[in-house]
Amino acid sequence: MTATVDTVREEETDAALWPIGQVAREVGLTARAIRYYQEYGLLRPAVSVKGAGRLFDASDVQRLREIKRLREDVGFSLAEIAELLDTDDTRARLRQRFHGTTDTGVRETVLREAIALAEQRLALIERKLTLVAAVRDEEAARLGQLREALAAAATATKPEAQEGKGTDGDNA
Amino acid sequence: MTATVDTVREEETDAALWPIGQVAREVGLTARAIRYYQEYGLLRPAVSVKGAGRLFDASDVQRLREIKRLREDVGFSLAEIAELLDTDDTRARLRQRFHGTTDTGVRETVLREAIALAEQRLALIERKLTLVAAVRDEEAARLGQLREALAAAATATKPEAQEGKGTDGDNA
DNA sequence: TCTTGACTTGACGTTCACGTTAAGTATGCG
DNA sequence: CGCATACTTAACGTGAACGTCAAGTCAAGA
Repeated sequence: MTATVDTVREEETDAALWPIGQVAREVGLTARAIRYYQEYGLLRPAVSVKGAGRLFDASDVQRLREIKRLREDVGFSLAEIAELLDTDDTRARLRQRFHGTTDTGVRETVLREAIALAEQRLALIERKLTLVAAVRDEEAARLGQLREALAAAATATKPEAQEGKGTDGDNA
Repeated sequence: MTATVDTVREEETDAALWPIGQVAREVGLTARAIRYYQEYGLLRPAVSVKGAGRLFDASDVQRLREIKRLREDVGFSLAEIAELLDTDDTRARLRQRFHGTTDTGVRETVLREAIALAEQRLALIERKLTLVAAVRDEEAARLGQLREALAAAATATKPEAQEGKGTDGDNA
């Protein structure tokens, strides 16, 4: 729905392309960061059409969203992300090989390679997930011990009065 | 003030205090990092006994292990960790109030405060966990789509041989 | 036309989380 | 006694991931 072009009226046949500022606002990154990602190689060098600056299409925006999540949510470094998001030319090669043929055999091969890459990515993320989950479990256990201690202290204080009120804490 | 100076004997079994280098090797951090954490306020300033340098006890080592996991595994910043690991004097106050009395009523109060802190920590970590899990699910979905595409290509190639295989991805 | 606004390419500045000397101090050992 | 070893503080250096400022380009609008 955000695909409507309101800045570039000249060439209406264009697939939707946006300048950097608009993209930045849309995905919640700064223009500087986006340029940096391009320098770094996370994003394709971008097409600079005449005086319009860099223009980004929907796939660029999608990729920027991925990058942002992997940075801010997961906490991967740009180097790790570079490994995770198979480099742009890798992606391009696969696409080209896929669309450059109608041979389903070739397409299968390409798909298998893409799947292998995706599996590696998934494995890395799941590794991270289990690490965080381990810390979570540890914290939960610690909390459980505290609650046990509280329960013990409570029964020591009022050993008879544990009818009406639950002596162990709430679960929130 | 936890331990008296006299515990700095030789290699007796008494030694509940270790110098920084030993601690560093044990937990897998550099001495510099540990000093930095002390400067930063994550760790108590440490007792420096005469020529023995800083000495660390078991609770310090434990705390360093926590810090390391929160940094390297979870990816929290030192600022976040500072919030997570309630400051050292907070912890000390709670301990002192707990052990400084035999009144179970006071102890209950202290425990409830400690539990509240632990719950906040747990909530933060679980927030992180859900973020990572979301990315994981996304990647898994992408992989599922690729597998569907592969299945489609396969059936296009050899339409008769699709007996044993389901076309949808798995749910991790 | 002149101005405004969004963009460009540098280039230097900044924060974080330490690494890396430098220079000094205390202890154990031959 | 000298030397090696492990520590100390103080200060400067570093890589990552940008922030920020300068100077210029370009197209649209009052």
